Amino acid sequence: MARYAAGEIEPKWQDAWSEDETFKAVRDPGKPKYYVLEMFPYPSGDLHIGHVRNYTMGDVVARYKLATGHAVLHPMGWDAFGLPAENAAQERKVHPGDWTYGNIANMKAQFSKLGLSLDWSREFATCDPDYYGKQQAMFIDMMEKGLAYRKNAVVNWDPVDMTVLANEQVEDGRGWRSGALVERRELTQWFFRISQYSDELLAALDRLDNWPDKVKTMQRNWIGKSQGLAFSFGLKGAPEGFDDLPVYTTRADTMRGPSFAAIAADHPLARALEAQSPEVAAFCAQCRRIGTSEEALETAEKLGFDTGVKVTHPADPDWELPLYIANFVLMDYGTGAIIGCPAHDQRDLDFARKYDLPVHSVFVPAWWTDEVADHGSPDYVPPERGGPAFVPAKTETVKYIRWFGEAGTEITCQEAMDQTLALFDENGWGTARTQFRLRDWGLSRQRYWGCPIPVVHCDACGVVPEKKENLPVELPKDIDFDKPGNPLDRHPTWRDVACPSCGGPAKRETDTMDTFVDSSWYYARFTSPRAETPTDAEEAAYWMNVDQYIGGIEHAILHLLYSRFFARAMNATGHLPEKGVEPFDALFTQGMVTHETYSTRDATGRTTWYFPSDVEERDGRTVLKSDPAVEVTVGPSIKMSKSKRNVVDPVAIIDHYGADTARWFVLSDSPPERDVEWTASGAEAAHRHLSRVWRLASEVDETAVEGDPEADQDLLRALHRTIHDVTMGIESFGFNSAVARLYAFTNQLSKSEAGRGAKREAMQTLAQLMAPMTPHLAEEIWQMLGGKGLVAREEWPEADPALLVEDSVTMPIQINGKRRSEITVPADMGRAEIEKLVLDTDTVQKALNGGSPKKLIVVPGRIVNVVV
RNA sequence: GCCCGUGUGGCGGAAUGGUAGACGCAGGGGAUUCAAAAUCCCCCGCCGCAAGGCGUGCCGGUUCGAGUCCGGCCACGGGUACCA
Repeated sequence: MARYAAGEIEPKWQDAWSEDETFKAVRDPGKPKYYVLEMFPYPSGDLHIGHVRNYTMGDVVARYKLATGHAVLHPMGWDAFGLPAENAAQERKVHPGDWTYGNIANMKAQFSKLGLSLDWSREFATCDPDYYGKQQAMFIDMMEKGLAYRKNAVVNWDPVDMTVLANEQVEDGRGWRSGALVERRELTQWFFRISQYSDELLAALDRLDNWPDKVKTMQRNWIGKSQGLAFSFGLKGAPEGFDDLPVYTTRADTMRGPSFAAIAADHPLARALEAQSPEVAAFCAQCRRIGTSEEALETAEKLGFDTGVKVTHPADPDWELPLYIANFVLMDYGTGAIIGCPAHDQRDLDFARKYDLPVHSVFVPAWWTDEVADHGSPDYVPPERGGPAFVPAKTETVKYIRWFGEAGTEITCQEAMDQTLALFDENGWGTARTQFRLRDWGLSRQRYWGCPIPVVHCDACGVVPEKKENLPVELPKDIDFDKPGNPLDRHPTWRDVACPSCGGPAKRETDTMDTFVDSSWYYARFTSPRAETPTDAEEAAYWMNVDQYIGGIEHAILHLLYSRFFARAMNATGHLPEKGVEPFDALFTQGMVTHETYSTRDATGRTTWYFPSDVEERDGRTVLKSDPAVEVTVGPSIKMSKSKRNVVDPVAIIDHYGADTARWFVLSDSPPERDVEWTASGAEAAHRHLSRVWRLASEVDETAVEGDPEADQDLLRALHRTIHDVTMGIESFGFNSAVARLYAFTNQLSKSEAGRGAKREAMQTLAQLMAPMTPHLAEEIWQMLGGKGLVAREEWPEADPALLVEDSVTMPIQINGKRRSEITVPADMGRAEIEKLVLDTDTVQKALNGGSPKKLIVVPGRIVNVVV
C-alpha cells in the first residue's frame, strides 16, 4: 500500500505555489489588505528550530488571511549587519560580507524547504548597498530636522586590543578576548533625539489595543515619566567654579530626611576633585572599571568615597550633608547627582549603614503610635532600629513625622509630595519638573560591518552631510582584520575625501550605525523594496501598517521602541504617512524553544558541551554515542544557544520527516507565547499523526456509500464544531488548541460509521483546516479527493451556527463546592425548573437530610452548587 | 539591583471565577501476526483493599465556589540602552 511520503509531496507543491505565484503580494482594490510580518532573522548561517516556530506561526496567519479573502503581504529579508560577521572575520579570515551572503544563501535554501507562503520577490538584506543607501538618505533628512546630532558619550574601551567593546564582550570588567581591565572612554558620538518624543511614545501606548499588556508596561517603565523636584544644593569646600549642585528627586516629601548627597564618578565635580586628589582619582578609576551597563553598575557592591565637600540644604543653608562619590549613581540619568534618604530607599539605607550615616524616618505607618513603638511590632520595624527601608505605594496613607508640614499629619505620599513641591516653589528652593528615564539613542558604532554614517568632517566647514546623489556611501571591500579596531579608520583611500561643501580635503565619518537602525524601518521598505526613495508613498499608503507583527519577547523594549520612534521620524521627514507612526497594529510575542543540555567536566573543572545528536540513552543513563562508557550530565532545559550546544538542527528533522511534521510539531503542545521544549519523541508522534490523516484520506473511497444516517449527522456536527474551534484558535493565536481540536476530530472521523459522502466532505474540510499548518499535506489530500485548483487559494470554510447548538447540557452538581453528582437537562431549561430537578435528586436529598438548603446557586448551562 | 513574565500528573500542556488534568508523549495491558513492524482497542494525578481523602511552586486572604482574583514569599526565564 502507498504511504505518506513527505519527501515527494513537499517539493511538488512548493513548485506548484511558485508557478501559480500564489503568495505574490498584489494590491487588489476589491479586497481588504493584510500585512503579516515576522521579525526578520539574523543570518547566522543555520536555520534554528526557533526560526521554524516563529515563521510557521506567521505562515499560519498569512495562509489563513489569504483564505479569508485578503490581499496578503508576507515578505522576508535579512538583518544582516552586526558583530558576529566581524568576529567570524577575525576568527576565520573571511570577509564579513562574504561570510554574511554565504550564510544568507544557506539559510534561504533551508527556509525554502519549510514551504512558507512568502513573497520572495521582495527580499533584501540590510547590508545591501541599495538598502543602507536609503537609510543614509533618511539619516541626512533627520540631521536637517535636528533629529540626529552629536554629543559625548562613554564606551567600553579595551586598552590591549585598542578597541571599543560591546557590553556582552565585557565579562567581569574585562575584555572577553584580551582579558584586560576595561576602561570607560568618552567619545563624540551620533544620537537620535528620541527624547523629543518621550511623551508621545508614552501616550500612544494607550492606543495600541492589540499589543500585549506586558510589552506596553515594559515600555512605560522604560520611558519612565516622573514628576519630581529640581533643586540645587549649595556647596562648601568645592573646587573653584562649582557654586551649586543641581539635583533631581522624585521624592520631594522626604526632603527633611536626607543624610548624604552623592555624585557619579563621571560628574564634572568629581572630575575636578579627581584632579586635586590622588585618592579621589583612584576611587573614580575603580568606579569606571565596572563598565557601562546598568546591570553591572547596579549589581556591583555599593561603594562611596567621602569627598570632604559639604552640600547645604536648599531649605536650610545651615544644614550640611556630606558629599560622596558613589559607584551606583548614573551620570546618564537626571543630573548625575542624588540626595540620599536612607529611611525610604533601600539602596540609600544600605549605603548609610555601610558608611555610618544617620537614618531619619520621614513617615511611619498610620497605625504606628508611641505606645506601639514602645512594645515594637512584627509588622513594622523602623529603619533606625534595623528594619528595611519603608517604601509604601504613593497612594498609601502614612503618618508624616519629619517633613515641612505639621508633624503627625496623616496623608498619602502623593499628597505630601504635592504639598512639598508647592512649598519649595513658593520659597524659591526648587521647582517641580517632569523628567523621563528615556535617553537619546546613541547610534555610533566604531565598527566596520554596519551602515556608514553619511557625513564628512571638514576643517573649514565642520560636519557636512554627504550629497544625496553620492549615496550610497559604500563600505570598502579591501579591508583586513589583522589589526584590532575599526578597519575604516585606517583605510586612507576610503576615509580621505573632498568636502561635499567646499571641495577641500576632508575625512569621512568612520563610525557606522547601530544595527537597530537597520531593523527600525525594514517593515516600511518591504512595501516598495525596489523604490528609488526609501519608500513609495502610494505603496506605503496601501500596505502600511503591519496588521500582525510576530517576534520574540526579548525585543519588547529596544527594537519595538526604536521602530516606533523611527516611524515618527520617517513621518516627520516625509517617508511615511501619518497613519504609519505606529507601524505595528497588532503584536504577538512568541516564546523560545528550549532544550536540555549535556555536558561533561574534565579533571581541571573545564566543561565540555555536547549536541543532543551526540548523546543517547542506554540502560537509563545518558551517554556519548561515540563512547558509551562516558556518562554525561543532563542539565535543565534552557534557551537554545550555540555556546551550550543544546540546539536541534531542523534540517535533519525536515529531511527525515518532512517540513509539515516540523511545522505541526512546533505548533502543537505549547501555547505560542510560551517557551517550548523540543523533544525527539514529539516529532515522531507528529509524523505518525500526519501519516494517519494521509491514510484516512486515501481510504475514504473504500467506505460504503450508505452509512448510518445518524452517524452522518454526528460527523457533520463535529465537523462544524471543529471549523468553529480551529478558526477561533487561529484568530486568537491558540495554535496548540487548534491542533488539539484537529487531533480530536481526526479520531472521531476515523471511528465514524458515516457514509462515503459525509466522510469525503469531512475529509476535504479537514484538509482546508489543516492547510495553514501543514500546507503540503493539505494540497495532497485536496487533490486526492478531487478538489479543483490549490487548497491554498480555497475560501476558508464557515461553521453553520445551527449545527453548533447543543440540545441538552450536562451540569455538575456541587454540595458545598465539591462535585458530588451531575444532571442532564434540555439546553433551554430555565433556572427555576433546574432548581426543582436538582433538589429532587438523591444526592441532594441525602445531603439535605430533610432540611432545606442554605443557598442554591444555579448557573444555567454551567454548574449547580448547593450549600447545606 | 531594577522592570516584565512564568510555575498544573512521569513529560509537553488544557480549563469565559464554575466537573482540574482536554489533546499529545512516555508507560502498562490486550487484539491482529508464524513472528515482527505498522495498525487498532483499553487503562493511566497521588494515597487507600475500599469508603474516602489529598492535590495546580509556598504561606495567607476574598468568594457559595479559586489553577484563575488580592497580599506576601520562593524558584526559573527575558530585558537592563554597544548581542540581535
